[in-house]
Amino acid sequence: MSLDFRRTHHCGELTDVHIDQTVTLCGWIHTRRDHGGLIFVDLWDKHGITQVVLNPQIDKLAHQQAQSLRNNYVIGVRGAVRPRPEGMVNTKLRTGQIEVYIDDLIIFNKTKTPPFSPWEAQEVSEAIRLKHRYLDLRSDELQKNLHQRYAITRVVRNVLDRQGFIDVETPMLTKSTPEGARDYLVPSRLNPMCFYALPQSPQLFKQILMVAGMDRYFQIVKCFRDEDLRQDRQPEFTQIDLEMSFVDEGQIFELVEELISEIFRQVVGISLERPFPVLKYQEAIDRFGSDKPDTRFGLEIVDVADAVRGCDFKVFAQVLESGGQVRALNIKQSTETLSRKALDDLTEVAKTYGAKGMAWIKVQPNELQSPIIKFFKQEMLDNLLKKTGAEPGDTLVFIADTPKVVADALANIRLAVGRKFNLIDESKIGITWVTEFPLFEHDAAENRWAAMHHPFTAPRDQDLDKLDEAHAAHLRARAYDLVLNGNEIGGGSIRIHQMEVQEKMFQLLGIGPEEARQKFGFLLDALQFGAPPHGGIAFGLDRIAMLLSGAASIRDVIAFPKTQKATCLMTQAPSEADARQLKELRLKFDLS
RNA sequence: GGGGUCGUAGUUCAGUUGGUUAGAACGCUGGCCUGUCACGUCAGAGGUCGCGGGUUCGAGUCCCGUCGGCCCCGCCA
Repeated sequence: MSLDFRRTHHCGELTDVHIDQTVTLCGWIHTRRDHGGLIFVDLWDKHGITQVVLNPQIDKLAHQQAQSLRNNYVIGVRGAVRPRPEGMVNTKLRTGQIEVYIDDLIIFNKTKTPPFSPWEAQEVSEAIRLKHRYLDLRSDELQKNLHQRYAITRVVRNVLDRQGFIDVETPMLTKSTPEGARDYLVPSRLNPMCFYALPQSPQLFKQILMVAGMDRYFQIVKCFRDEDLRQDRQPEFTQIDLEMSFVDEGQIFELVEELISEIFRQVVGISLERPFPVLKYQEAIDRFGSDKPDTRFGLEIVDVADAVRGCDFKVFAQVLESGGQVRALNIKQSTETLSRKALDDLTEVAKTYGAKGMAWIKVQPNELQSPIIKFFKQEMLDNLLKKTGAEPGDTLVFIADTPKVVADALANIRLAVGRKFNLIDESKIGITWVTEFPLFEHDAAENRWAAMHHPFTAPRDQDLDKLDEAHAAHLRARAYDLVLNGNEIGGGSIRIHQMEVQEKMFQLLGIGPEEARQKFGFLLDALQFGAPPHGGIAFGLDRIAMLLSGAASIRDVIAFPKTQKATCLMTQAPSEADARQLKELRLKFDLS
């Protein structure tokens, strides 16, 4: 680039204090307005927009050149900063008090007509925007999101550095592990028939770094999981990962609360109340039906089993007989607004999560209106109203099923109602810890126990001697999640630091000694060579960035995200490998 | 693996009960224009109606299949 056009300022900073200075600006043409005799160009860079003026009376040649300029051209301009004439100040621009009279101009690059302009108000389909991501990334929204994402990681590095953490990189080419998500596999040319796996998280390495005496480790690191995508899930995503030695939950909470509070304070100017509230897992499930409850509104779940036990409504009776639950939500003052259609919609929500149906009672001023009312004795109904605190105008909705279905269905009905009736105060921050997770969950399909968090999570001390099949259902883990506005933004645990415990854990998970040795030998070895007590947590950076920026999708805070089919529309990845590569890797396809 | 939804000009959309030459806005190209900032104004170009098959005298429209985007269930320790 010609030194003549080395920038003196960027496009967002010139104000009346710069008047009469000669400046050089570079950027993209945001808008060109050609008045024939006079040409205005709004020059854009990521800092802002400056209006430059090409006037043949100032410089005939520059004005002539400017006639060939088009939107999105990349140019450099030089000229004098002048105040705008009386009445011509543009209050919408930070630089609106001034304009630059150009006497020299260079076109660095022309452009094909772009499929869309990053600055036009019209919404463009995401597929087109993803294909031309470099254009979309020029938009105000994505610029803001990526800058804000960087602001978050900067705070993380500063806070953790201050707290004595060091950033240690861990391998991307590593070992496939059983359990958890599907791995992305990478074939090894030097070791035919062998594969690396991309890390689902640096979990084991960070534990081993604790054995290595690193004391406090963190990393902002890519993780890979070959599972189906969602609005808040990408196959490669970024964790803020950290681990500490010689700590318990309390110390980790304290550190994390400082970290999260600093992020909120510095990035969005919100100060959070500390300490953060703590919900036990079971309480979260009972009250909200979810282990990631949105605590910004009430509408809590009520157990009505006692009130309806013995009723003639077969659905309820049978569910209770077979050990299930009957639970309800009281939707306050909704008999008018909750139409038949709206109730049907809520029933559909319930069915999505496995419920067979949804019963309801509208509490009208002088009567109860419901298809199921006839199955209940008056005493039961009185009890029901009392338990749910129902008053005239309220609607009760019921789900009767297994505990899991009841929780899932009511949790999602609750969210749907919360949105429908605007019960969610968007100005609030609903942040909470969820603790005391079950250690195991039962995998019905394979009829075995699986680790709810991961197999390296420590049981509570009082459960250490109960690590067997008989107790498995009741054991609880020293695990914790951090939940923000109904989203899980982080999770972690105190880890097992003794080999005997880890071996028992594997055994209960159905991982035999041989398999454990083969898959996790290195961890078991490390645990025998002086592993300190340790624990940590990992946060979903993308999710945090999404929530803080108000983005609709995790894709909007990732520079080059993938589609729901895990492809990149810009690079066309993944794509077929050529025959030579496959031969070197000794790979052949079985297309049967 | 399953459910939903969308696909028409570069872009965003409209397109009636299946009917003859598929429209609008923005963008683009050219002309005019010295105070615009979503400049204005006049003119113009621009279509594999995602793709394939079927029904029909006739398909953007109906049917089947398929590809792709998005949302959801399952899955995601």
